Amino acid sequence: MSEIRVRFAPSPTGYLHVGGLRTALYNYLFAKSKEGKFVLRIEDTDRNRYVDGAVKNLIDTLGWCGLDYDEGPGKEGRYGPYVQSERLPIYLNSVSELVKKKKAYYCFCTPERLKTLREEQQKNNLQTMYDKHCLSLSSGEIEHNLSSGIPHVVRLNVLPKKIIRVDDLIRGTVEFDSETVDDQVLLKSDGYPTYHLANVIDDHMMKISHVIRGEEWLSSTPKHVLLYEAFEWDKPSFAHLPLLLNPDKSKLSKRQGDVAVEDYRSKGYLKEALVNFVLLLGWNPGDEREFFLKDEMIKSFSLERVNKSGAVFNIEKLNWLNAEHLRHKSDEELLDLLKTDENRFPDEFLLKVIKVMKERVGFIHEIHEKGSYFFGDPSEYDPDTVKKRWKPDSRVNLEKLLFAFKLLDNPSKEDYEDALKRVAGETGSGPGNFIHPLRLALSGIGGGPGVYDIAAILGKDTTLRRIAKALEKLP
RNA sequence: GGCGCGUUCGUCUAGUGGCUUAGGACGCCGCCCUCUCAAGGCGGAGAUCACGGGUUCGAAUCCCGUACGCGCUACCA
Repeated sequence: MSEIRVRFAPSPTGYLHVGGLRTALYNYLFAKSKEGKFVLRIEDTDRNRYVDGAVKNLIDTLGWCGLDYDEGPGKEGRYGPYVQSERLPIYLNSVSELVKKKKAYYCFCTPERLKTLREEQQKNNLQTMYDKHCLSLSSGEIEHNLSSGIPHVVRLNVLPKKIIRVDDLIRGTVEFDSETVDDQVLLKSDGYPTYHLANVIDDHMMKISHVIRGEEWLSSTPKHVLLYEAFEWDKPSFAHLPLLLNPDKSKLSKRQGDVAVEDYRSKGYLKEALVNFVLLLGWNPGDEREFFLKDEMIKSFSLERVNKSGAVFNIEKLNWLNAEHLRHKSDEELLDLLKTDENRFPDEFLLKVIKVMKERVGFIHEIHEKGSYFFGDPSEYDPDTVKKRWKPDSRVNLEKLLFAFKLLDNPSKEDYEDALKRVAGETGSGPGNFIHPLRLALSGIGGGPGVYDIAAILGKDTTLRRIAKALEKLP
């Protein structure tokens, strides 16, 4: 069996869409699971939509996600170049071959004529299709038009009354009547190929074995099939992936939330979580696993288990997965991620904070928000907690703790606990009457890690200072 | 309008003719654990399997039709 080669072929319109990430992921996993190659190809044949810096951004983002390609821009292999705008001569050659074979023809129709034609067809409730007007041009007329420099395109000549079969790995055999397939433009008047042409030529020349792409391409696959046949090339296998949807089930769009991978990245989502989440949108392992790391994904993935129907991008589950991946990471890994957020505390201290905070947050940056008291004295005391926990005896209890803690020498978490329990025992009231006021004094809020942990991490000086401060500020 | 694809709890999904009183996960609710908040454990609510016809002893699962949703219908990808 020949080598498995797949490609991810985005057009550089600015950013990596999460739907694109999923397409890239499935391609990547399919390749890796079959010991094949994952190719990145840039489809920049639309000069009007070109966005500067988009290619670099795409490559960076893909890299951040951990989807490294085997061949592509900056990683030239045997079948480059991998940017379509650098392959123009190839397309031109292929097109003239097609014209020679009469599989394609020149068309000199003006945009105005095409527009009128389309409007006419719409008015009469007909299919909007090109009427093959230029197919009947004599070779003399064509020569004349060409030499006079009249703008022209090249169109695919679709023969009528044919059934075109597309074998799709996910959807089975899909049939199209050639009468419903338009004479697609292959080469635009600016000399650039359309997607349909470039995609077929490149997939063939780059020896792509499986075309795995979004469902929006299924309808134009018959055109591609016709092209493979016109060139007399073997067809790759096709697999059309279901779409990603907005909560209202329309195609995932910018209007209803974030669609760019970099949006999620900047919001603090872990790449592992995003990738894991997107994996599950349209695929499942057949058992009940949901938490996946890359190696496990590669081992488990198969195209056979990809769904047919669209999936709503549901942020709640992504949040849960983010927390799962967060807890799965070691304290040291988390430290690296936390330190990028300009935190100037010593590693040893941060590690302690991470240890007690990591199962209480959904995002790394929440360590700063929910654990702000680790990085500075509380500026205020949460009114609800004060109301609930600051009882008539709290003041005197805190005073006793302050006195007892002062006597401790370089106290550990256990030392604080022993001291508190001893004082509570002597006072004859439950430890809770000491614990809650102490927590309020140290953190300013009602929740968080165990108080003894907080006190030990903060250290004796800070602990004493905050108790004294609370005694000063609370009634 | 034409062509194509799809339709199981709110969401992601399991299910490929009897094992299904349709299973799991997220979210939601409750209980347990507990100094609090989380995490974790346990439990609960939540799907007439879009609808209507068939086929069959038996259908979420096979067939036909309808509805709805989505995609394509560009010299965009």
